Amino acid sequence: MSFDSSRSANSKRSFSNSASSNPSNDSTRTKKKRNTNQKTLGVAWGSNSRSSSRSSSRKSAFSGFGSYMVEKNRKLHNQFDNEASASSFGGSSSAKPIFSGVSIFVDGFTIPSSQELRGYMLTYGGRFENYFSRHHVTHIVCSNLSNSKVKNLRAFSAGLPVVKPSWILDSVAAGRLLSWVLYQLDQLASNQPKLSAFFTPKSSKRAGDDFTDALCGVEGDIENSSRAVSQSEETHLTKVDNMVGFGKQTSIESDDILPENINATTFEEPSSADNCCEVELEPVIKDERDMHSELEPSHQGPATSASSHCLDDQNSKGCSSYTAPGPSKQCHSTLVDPNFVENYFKISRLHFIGTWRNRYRKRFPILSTGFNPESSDVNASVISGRKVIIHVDMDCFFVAVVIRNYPELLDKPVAVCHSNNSRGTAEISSANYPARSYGIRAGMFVRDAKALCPDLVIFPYNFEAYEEVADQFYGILHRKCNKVQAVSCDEAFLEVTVAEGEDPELLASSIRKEIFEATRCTASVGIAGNMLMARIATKTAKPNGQYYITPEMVDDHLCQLLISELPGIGYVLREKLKKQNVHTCGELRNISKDSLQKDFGMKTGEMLWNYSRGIDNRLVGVIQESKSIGAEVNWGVRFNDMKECESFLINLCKEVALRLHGSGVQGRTFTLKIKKRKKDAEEPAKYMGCGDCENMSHSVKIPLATDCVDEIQRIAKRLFGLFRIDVKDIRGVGLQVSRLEAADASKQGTEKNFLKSWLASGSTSTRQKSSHSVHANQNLGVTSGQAPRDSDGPSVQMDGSMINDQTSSGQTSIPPPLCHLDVEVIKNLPPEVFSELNEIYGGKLVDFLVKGIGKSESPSPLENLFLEQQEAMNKEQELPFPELNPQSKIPIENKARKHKAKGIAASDSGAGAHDKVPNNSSFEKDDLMPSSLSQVDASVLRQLPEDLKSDILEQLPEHRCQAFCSKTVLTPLKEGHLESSVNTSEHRASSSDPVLNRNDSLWVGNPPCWVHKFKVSNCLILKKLAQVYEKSGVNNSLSFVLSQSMSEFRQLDPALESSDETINVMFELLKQYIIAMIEKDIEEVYICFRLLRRFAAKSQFFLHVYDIALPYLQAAVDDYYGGSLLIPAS
DNA sequence: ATCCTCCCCTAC
DNA sequence: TAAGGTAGGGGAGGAT
Ligand SMILES: Nc1ccn([C@H]2C[C@H](O)[C@@H](COP(=O)(O)OP(=O)(O)OP(=O)(O)O)O2)c(=O)n1
Ligand SMILES: [Mg+2]
Ligand SMILES: [Mg+2]
Repeated sequence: MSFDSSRSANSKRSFSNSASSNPSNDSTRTKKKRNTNQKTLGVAWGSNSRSSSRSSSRKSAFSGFGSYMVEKNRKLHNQFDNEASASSFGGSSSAKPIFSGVSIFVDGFTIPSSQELRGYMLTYGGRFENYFSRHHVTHIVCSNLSNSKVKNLRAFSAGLPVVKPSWILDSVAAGRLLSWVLYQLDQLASNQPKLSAFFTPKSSKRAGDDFTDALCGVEGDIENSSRAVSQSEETHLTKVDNMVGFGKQTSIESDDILPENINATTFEEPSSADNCCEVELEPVIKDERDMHSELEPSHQGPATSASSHCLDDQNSKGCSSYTAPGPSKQCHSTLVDPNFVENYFKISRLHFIGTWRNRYRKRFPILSTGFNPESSDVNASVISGRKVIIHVDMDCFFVAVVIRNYPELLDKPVAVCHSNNSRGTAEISSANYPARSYGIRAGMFVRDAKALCPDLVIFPYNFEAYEEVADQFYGILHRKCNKVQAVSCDEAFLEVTVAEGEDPELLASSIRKEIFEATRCTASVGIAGNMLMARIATKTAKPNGQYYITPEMVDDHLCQLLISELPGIGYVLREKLKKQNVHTCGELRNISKDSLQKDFGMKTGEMLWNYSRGIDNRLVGVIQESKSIGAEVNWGVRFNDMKECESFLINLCKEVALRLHGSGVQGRTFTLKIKKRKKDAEEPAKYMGCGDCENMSHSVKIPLATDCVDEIQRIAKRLFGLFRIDVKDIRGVGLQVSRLEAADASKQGTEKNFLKSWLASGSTSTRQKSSHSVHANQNLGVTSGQAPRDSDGPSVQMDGSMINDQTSSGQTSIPPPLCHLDVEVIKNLPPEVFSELNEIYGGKLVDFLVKGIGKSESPSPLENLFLEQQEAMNKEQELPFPELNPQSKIPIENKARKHKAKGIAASDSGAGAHDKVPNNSSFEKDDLMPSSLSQVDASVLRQLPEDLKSDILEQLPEHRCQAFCSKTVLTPLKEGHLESSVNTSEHRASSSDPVLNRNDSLWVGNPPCWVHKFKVSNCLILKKLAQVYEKSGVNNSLSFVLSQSMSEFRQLDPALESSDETINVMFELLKQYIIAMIEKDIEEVYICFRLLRRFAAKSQFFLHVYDIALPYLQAAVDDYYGGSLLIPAS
């Protein structure tokens, strides 16, 4: 049944052949497009929370201030310092100064709020500037912006990095300052306004494109040009087409929280209403042009146009099916696009979800700085209640997000897919439940899906929206519970401890409710005693439900459950078990554990045995540090010659290096994976797919971890050289890095360049010679699987070209062999240069030196040479550059031990024993400590005395601490750490102001007091504000609440709302806000008043409020700054 | 036994 | 046309 074959388990079988021999697609207009020059490779990396169009441009507001700002800034600095020194919430001030030297200015609305970001900076040793100053600010933090804002910001930023808030979050999560490069705002990172590289070109504007453009401008990267279209023509096609214009969809999304304004009455209504909202908000954004074009109805062509997306411009030419001999022109292969790697990762859904998974796994668990003694939840849970696991998963996530504004489609079959071609092999990413009733599943080819259901409506991806919803999703989960383990961007486990009378279902429903209110997408929840059963319960709960499997229900529930429903049982295991006549868990239980372990291995056998009984001992939140980082591409990979292949490889290395850098780690083991078309494999069923392939891999272990792109490229090329393969057979390439270590700040300095030039100038001359011997010996070696045997085919010429390639291209970057180095010179290098050189030599230099010294004071040149050569020979295999030893595959550890045996080494690591190496004081520590938390028993650790515990943890590399930092929440609905801590600092800041200490301070508490009061108010507007605040999750700024409320207010009858009392209440709220914020964040106040002014144009209520609040504001501003604020009329 | 590496399998 | 990535778990089998 499953059509999704061709993937994973078996790339061999393809139920859906019918090869696309004839590309007779519907009239695809190949719009030409501009390539973005985006430097960052993986788009999902580093990109994060979007605030869409809410951000407003602020800078020009302070005309009146002038010189006051200087003094003001000075004052704020002092204040900040005081706070910083007095702070470190959580007591022990063990927070690492991650952001030392970093000083951020937050521009516009962000998620998380500027206050939260401020909290992070404060806690982790950074600075937070309330006002922009070129002298103090080092980074501008900003969410996505409108085009015009980008322009302003570009000038405004004065060349400073403009980064996304996730840079802060991820750095905190990683426990170190990550490179901001990956977090650059997309719009600023390149000349292109967006990386919506796929889909329509912005340059060629038609009416429809304007439409698209506007959206991109507002929201950022939104893929639009294709639109949802039902295959079933005519009948409701027009209808659907009308209402599913992508512009509407995305524009609404930028407004995001507007639950009930979607009345399904007509197709025009909701969209036009939303557009109005957008337009209203727009002036603050200052980008008129973009907006009104959006208002134009999208009279887009029907179905055919859905396929107009196209990645690169060149490829519009002929698309002959496959590699005919000669200059074959594949459409979207590596053949055509020199930036294939880069572009590919902007579009690949699997890349996105893979990357997001990682992000959410890492981001949150560490918000509190340490280990609060009272958080010994282990004991607490034993005493006060039972542990319950809650599994939350969004319903048909990708579909749900993109059809939020099309309630008419809720009961129609809808799927998300790159293509709407009903004969195409694009994969369905997600299908909603109506579609599933036709048998449509994720991973299916769209043609098969259409065959099952011709009426299927296809939407394109909206990765930004997924990201935004996922952020909201996790924001909510982390507020509800502080023991959260992310599974993917739409799915997580929570662990809670439930006291006697409590009902976890209440927590579950409150979570679901909040998720829906914040995202307008439904989530389902499974509850049970362990992760296994909770996840199984979710399946029952779906869609949009929840289900609690109590311990008594477990047996019954499992008994007739199909084994393929068990997580961990996929195609292969299911088939194997089927052969044993096992289909249900009940049947599985009849097999003894011994038998299972014999058939499937120890662990797998036990897993099967346990799972069939509902047993699962995994713990929530014990995810350890990441073990590997890699990148691979197995689609569209076609090479004609070595040059193309190498260029691809180089780009892949860049990508990997970037990811290493982005994660602040370096690696010691590099594995190159190649997919090679199988001997008699027919053309893949999937267009540009890899088809039936043989997987091959080679790996190399280097003694000293690296993240240097040049070095990685050298390594990769060398590894590639081990494959004897005709490049024309290559269908996929991947590079993986493992044995990760935290990048040492000391060694990623800029001195590297210095050394590089030294190397390049100094000693390249002798190199050539030795590289000859490399080829002579070159063969296999390292650790190779089937390498020597595979295909030994007649790839002679190409083989040679590779080798040549290596030697020639490596010329500048490959250092001379050790044996050509002069010991004395090396010895006398400045320490940092030595260290760097040593790194380039993969740590070998140290051995070289140690050996020489150990042998004799001044070895004779001859002796020296001998030793060196021997050394070189012994070590070749583990190093990236030296020749490979054909027969002996001596792992690096061997060698280390050998050294040790000679009494030279003290350390066990391959880099070994180098007391001489400068700046590696961390070495010994690292080596004495467990290399990773995975080797530490968490429960043991938790029970240690507090001081001992922190001692241990301090010894561990920072990025390994995460697993231990989560805590159990004793009762549901407690606030998370982040929020309380941020709030604390805020209170401290404002408590100096006597006015706020009044009993009825509206901004005290979390959520602030006013939320409670307003919630029960008779005034709809006040009530709305409270609701929006609650929905908005982590954000607690008034401007955010106001901007979010804007669309809501449209529905209220303006006349009804003005009672004197409510006006006064609102005024009081503003007044207190002004008092609290005027010093700290005048811009925030400014934004609020701009929004108010806009409201005032529509609403009597707000007009009154504005009228009385504005004088107050100006008085306060005058008081503080001696000027006045100019609040422009939108 | 315990450690490698080279895979395969699984999930999203 | 179409974007089949990513990372961890674990088994087989070889080297210690
Ligand atoms: N083969 C797959 C599986 C998933 N996804 C993406 C799209 C999904 O929306 C998202 C989440 O995966 P889920 O397994 O949670 O599936 P859905 O959320 O779509 O549906 P469900 O309601 O079953 O959770 O991941 C994908 O692109 N390709
Ligand atoms: Mg889901
Ligand atoms: Mg999921």
